[in-house]
Amino acid sequence: METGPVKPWHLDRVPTCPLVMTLNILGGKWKPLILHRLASGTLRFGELRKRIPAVSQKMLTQQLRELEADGMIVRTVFPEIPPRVEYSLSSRGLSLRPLLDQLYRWGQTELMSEEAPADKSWS
Amino acid sequence: METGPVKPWHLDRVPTCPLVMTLNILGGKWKPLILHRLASGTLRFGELRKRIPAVSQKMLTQQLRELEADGMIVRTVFPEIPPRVEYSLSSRGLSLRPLLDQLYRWGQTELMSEEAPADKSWS
DNA sequence: CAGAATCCTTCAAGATACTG
DNA sequence: CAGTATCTTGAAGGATTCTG
Repeated sequence: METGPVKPWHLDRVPTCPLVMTLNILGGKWKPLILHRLASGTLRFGELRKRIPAVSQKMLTQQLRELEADGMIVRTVFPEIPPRVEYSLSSRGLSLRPLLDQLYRWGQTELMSEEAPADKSWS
Repeated sequence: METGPVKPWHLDRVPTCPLVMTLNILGGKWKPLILHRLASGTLRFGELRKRIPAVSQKMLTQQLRELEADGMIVRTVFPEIPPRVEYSLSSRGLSLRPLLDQLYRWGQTELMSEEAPADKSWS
């Protein structure tokens, strides 16, 4: 009913610098993480949670709704019992895969030069 | 002395996914913006404020300190009166210029396809 | 000019309980 | 399973004042 969907810490909705607009969409605390996880393929709600352990269920739901509203992801509800909901990247969401990869790699090369952990439970 | 400098909304300091580590550094509300502005060259505190109108003086100071602590920018104080402080990207900061450019361009191509504003007061 | 220090308000987000 | 609904609070962040 659009009663004011929390709107976390968006800077502005008025068109400004393209970078600001990008950050309005990607700037959410968990959004890049969510998008990156989904970049590997469709995931159910519960699976997504497991891949981002630190996020609460409430936050995850909220961020997913915002990403959906911004056209970054697609939410598919299967009318089953128990319910099943799958999330995947939209075409727009897919368009920033290279960006997410670059973010990932920057952290790799610039922040983890040494200290390569044996397990790669995330990736 | 690392007494706990506010530490805004970092996810974790323990090494996790490279993307998480990257977001710990870049994830601040204004940080990508600051870094992008500095990517064009050294700026004084006041100049930086003018280029990010929505940020308060307090927030700008805070974010700059964090970026400095993370080795992304260099803060140079000139012992003059009135004081002058200049900020510029460190070598590490420079290393993510392509990333910032890509963020900027994604917003341009994906969010501003039509509706190209005549003035480009930001850029 | 470039902040530091206070005070104060809002709100992001955790915890918990409930539901189709 | 995948949420919604409430309640509560820590802290993000604004406004203002003071200073080297």
